[in-house]
Amino acid sequence: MKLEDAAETLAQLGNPTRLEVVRYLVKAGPSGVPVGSIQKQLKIPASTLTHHLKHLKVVGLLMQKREKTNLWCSINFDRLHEVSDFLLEECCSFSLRESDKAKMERDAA
Amino acid sequence: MKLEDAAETLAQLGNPTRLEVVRYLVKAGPSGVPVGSIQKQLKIPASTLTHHLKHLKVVGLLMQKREKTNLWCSINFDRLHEVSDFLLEECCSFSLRESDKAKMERDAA
DNA sequence: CTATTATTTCGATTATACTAGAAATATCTA
DNA sequence: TAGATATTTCTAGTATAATCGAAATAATAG
Repeated sequence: MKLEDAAETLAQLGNPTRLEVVRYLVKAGPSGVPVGSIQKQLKIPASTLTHHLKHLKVVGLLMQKREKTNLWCSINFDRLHEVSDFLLEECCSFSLRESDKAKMERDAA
Repeated sequence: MKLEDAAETLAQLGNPTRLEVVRYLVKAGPSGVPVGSIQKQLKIPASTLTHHLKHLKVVGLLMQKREKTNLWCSINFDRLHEVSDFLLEECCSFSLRESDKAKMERDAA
């Protein structure tokens, strides 16, 4: 992943409203939810939500599929992993995440 | 990690100049580098760099330590892991990252 | 104390992002 | 086609961020 793309994606994740949407979609899983459900659940004005969804779509974090009157939204999990991996690239030689430390301790015991 | 804090941290990582600085600091490792080295290597005007370092510090991504005239900067790896973990929280039940898939395939063989 | 090097503050410009109401459009159902 | 529901576009106000040169400050060495 190129630095510019990673930065742009992180910037989009860096808005509280959008991050809330992303978290909601992550919990919803691969099947996703309609725009209207997000709007009602998170109480985001429709026009504001559309605006943010467009941003998430541009950076490839959001996938959409029409079904009858509803537009179903789901997270692109691969994309999420990509950006997370970018952050931790070259970290591993210097630092271990907590879950890995715990695993090493279990393995050592 | 609270959503607001994660969003703020991600927003700071979402600026290309800052992300470049972060990547540079990650590669530099825990011992860090002086502000001036970052400035020369990445060719960022001093005042611009100071501005961005301040941002990174506010969200806890940057640690600084004075030594003689130099101010040494290093990345807070734990913080980086925290924000990465926030992104992937609740992802695991739906999706595996490529490296994990590869491991599973090795294990299965 | 003075000169040197390192870093920060100030100030100004310019650009971009967030928000949301009202109106418009799209898609379906009867 | 008419009516209902879902989503988007338009528009505009407000706020915040990025940039960097010049000047100021801090820290040290001689």
